[in-house]
Amino acid sequence: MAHKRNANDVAIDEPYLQIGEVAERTGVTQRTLRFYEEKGLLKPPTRMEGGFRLYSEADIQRLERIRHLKQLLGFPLAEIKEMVEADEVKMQLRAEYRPEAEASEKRAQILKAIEVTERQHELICQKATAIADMQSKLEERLGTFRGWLADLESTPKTAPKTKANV
Amino acid sequence: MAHKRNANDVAIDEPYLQIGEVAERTGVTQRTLRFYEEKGLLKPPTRMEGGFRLYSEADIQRLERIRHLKQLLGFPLAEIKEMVEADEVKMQLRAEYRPEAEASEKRAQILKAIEVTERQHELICQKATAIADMQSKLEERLGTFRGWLADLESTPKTAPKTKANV
DNA sequence: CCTAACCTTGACGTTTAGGTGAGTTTGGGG
DNA sequence: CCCCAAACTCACCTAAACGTCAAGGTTAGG
Repeated sequence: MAHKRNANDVAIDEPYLQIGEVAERTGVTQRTLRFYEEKGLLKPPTRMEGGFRLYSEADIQRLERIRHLKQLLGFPLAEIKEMVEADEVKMQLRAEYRPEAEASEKRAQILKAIEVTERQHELICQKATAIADMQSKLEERLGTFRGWLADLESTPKTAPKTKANV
Repeated sequence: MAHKRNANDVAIDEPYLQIGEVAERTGVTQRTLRFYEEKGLLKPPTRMEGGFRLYSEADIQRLERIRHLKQLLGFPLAEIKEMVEADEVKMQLRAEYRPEAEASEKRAQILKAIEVTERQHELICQKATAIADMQSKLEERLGTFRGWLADLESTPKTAPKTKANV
């Protein structure tokens, strides 16, 4: 039998990666990958006959979205999961858009997708304004400090002792 | 003796709050307040003779800055602590700016403050661009979905048995 | 002075997000 | 066919960030 990597009916030379490669490539540990799978954040990847995990490009992209969201929003994994799942729904919609199925059903699906997306969007917007706020505050502060510094540098009495300049 | 709330030398009618009131008012638990104090995030507040904590307005503001940073950045408390401490240093600088002390020493302090602020600023900027990125992506998606929806709405309605469109 | 409501300090429990082996299988080059 | 690196599955451990009693001390109103 074929003892080349082959998950039942997966084309043998598709770029599937084993867990170690994925870990190395994405910077997460193998434990994290298994953990995310266990928690439902990553869907169970295909396996070789022996049970070795085989990750597809899509799996890796999903992982990277997770990492991105996590580090960006700092939410617990449970919420990240919801967001990624919502994303997945949208992807799915996108994929099966072409076929002209029941129009009303599709309408409902799209409405759902819009609703979900809007929720995410609003959340992000809040974050964005809060961040922008803080950003401008910091900039203002920097301006103040630089102003003070300029004051100090420009006052003639920079050297009360015998030092003219530095 | 006075059995009115009075922390040694604190004016009796300054708006000092007990831990329960602070908790209620800010939405954090008493445990969290004590925990933050223990961790050095909040400096030990004044106490009544009996040992009851009395929080000043400044304490509460500091707490709220902590909450804000935490929920905004999602960093571990240790890092939040550093940021808040840095903030505190800046505040201090700001307060004692007036007195014309050693110019060179002040220069050094201001430089320090600028450095710290710049680090924070850069960090925030990174977050900001990442968030903006995600924001625009979501908006694009929303646009796409709304477009599809419009397509559906405008097609010869409710008679899609045979494909009349596309 | 009494008492209900509030606070204090422990100390132990919980959840989240993984880390760290141990012992066992699997993969595939030689 | 053999072998070692790489994976697999438990199982237990940790650190962070609180939650939750328990046993007692404090405050202030009556």
